[in-house]
Amino acid sequence: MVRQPSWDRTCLKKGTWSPDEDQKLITYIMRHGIWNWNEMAKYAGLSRSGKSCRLRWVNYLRPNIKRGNFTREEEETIVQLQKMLGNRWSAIAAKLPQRTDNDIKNYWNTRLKKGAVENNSASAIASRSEINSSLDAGEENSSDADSSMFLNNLLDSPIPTLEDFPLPATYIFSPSDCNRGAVVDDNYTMEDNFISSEKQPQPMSPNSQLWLHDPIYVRDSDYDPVDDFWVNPFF
DNA sequence: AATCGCTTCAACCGCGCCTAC
DNA sequence: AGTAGGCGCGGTTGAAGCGAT
Repeated sequence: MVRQPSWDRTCLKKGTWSPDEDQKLITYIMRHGIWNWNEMAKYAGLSRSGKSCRLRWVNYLRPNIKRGNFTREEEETIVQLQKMLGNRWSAIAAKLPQRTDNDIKNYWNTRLKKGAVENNSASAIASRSEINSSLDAGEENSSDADSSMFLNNLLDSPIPTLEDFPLPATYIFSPSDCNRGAVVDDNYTMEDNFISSEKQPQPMSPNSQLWLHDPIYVRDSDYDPVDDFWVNPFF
């Protein structure tokens, strides 16, 4: 039932993504959006499973991903939310929309968890805050009360919308700059490494007006406007 | 310079949920 | 109602990087 089609299991590449593969996936999504990961992978010319493509996009290639060091506030948020929610990384990531759940999970497992187990989480924060504040003398230390207030504000705050993450009209995504977030790369065009649409079967028309106005994955029960942004960041 | 051990993090795996048929 | 396909989530793995010896 959960098993993938045999084609996926026998013919698909695994392991680290090459820059060329990144570029193919980005190019395809820029042109057609996200509609069916398994089919998209084939049409984009990728010998990857849909799951692999989705993971690569969500965790690495999508726009506005913040990478690099976590700030003290982010760290406090993660610790507090983990205390409240447990290992529900996607829920925690929802409050840090520029961080991926995988990033948060890794960060927790490799850095915060140790401190949280050894001491309690508050003292872990304090000790790490000292380190961070020594690195960033411009910020002041926060007390537990401040931390609690911050968390309450966070939980009460609305989830960001598209307008909170504006993209320039000339926004072009370059695989080589993925780690640094949004950039404009004049040398990169969407046509690079792209399979001609004439050669592709079109089980549906991703460029149709229907697609543009009716994004998939939107569920009535838990519709979140920020999802629109992540699904269709370029439209 | 070579080796070892530790850390980090990208990627995979398996499972469960949701939806369409 | 049952089944299949697709997606999302959390746990885990393994390669790469880096410092210590």
